[in-house]
Amino acid sequence: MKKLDESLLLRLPPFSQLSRAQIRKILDQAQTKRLDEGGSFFSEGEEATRFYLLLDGHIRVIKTTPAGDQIIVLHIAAGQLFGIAAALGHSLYPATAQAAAESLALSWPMPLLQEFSAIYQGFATENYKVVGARMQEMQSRISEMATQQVEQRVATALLRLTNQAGRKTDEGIEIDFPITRQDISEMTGTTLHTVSRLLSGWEKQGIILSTRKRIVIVEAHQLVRISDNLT
DNA sequence: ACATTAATTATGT
DNA sequence: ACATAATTAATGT
Repeated sequence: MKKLDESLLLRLPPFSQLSRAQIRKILDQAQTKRLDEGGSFFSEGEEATRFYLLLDGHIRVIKTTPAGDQIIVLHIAAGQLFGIAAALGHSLYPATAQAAAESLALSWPMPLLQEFSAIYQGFATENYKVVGARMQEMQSRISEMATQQVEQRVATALLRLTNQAGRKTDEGIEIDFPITRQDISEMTGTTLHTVSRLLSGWEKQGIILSTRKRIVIVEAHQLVRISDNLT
């Protein structure tokens, strides 16, 4: 196991107020795990033994409905903790954490989550903020499903993705991990066909650019218009 | 307004 | 050459 640089954590919200010595101690208890695209850090229903911090890459959090279809609940960007929702309730992971791109994460035994919160000031509050924000996001998406139409939903989904994983290019803002139409359909509760039609339509209008597993938003304001519009 | 089915084409290893 | 992704049209609820 190689040495990890303390400056890695220093900039991240959960650790930003900690001293170098404190971070060193935390790092020494961490395990690193690297996954290729498609690999899982943990799966829904497993015993929640560890919590994670994503250093690089992107994670999609997947739930499987009783009917058997997959739903992408949310995405995790680098620098965020995940696998911590279970700590505030049950002992099983509520969802699967799958690498949307090659990803690198640190992990600690679950008991340390409480320990860190108790010892290091600011750690707990930061985590509650993160969990709270995610709960809100999930809730707002549930109400979206009920109220908005498909076209608006995938527009907002794209916008959310650019906010969480947007990378500026000369053409526009690219979603910087591989994403298929199937993925987007699982985020928005539609079919890949509908997503495909919408995206190719938008591409013809110059709102987006897309090749396989890659989407660039050219005119975000147009998506905003679609997302909160009455046809 | 959207899903489903199915057939066809494009794209990446 | 093969598997996976994307498009497109036709038909169904």
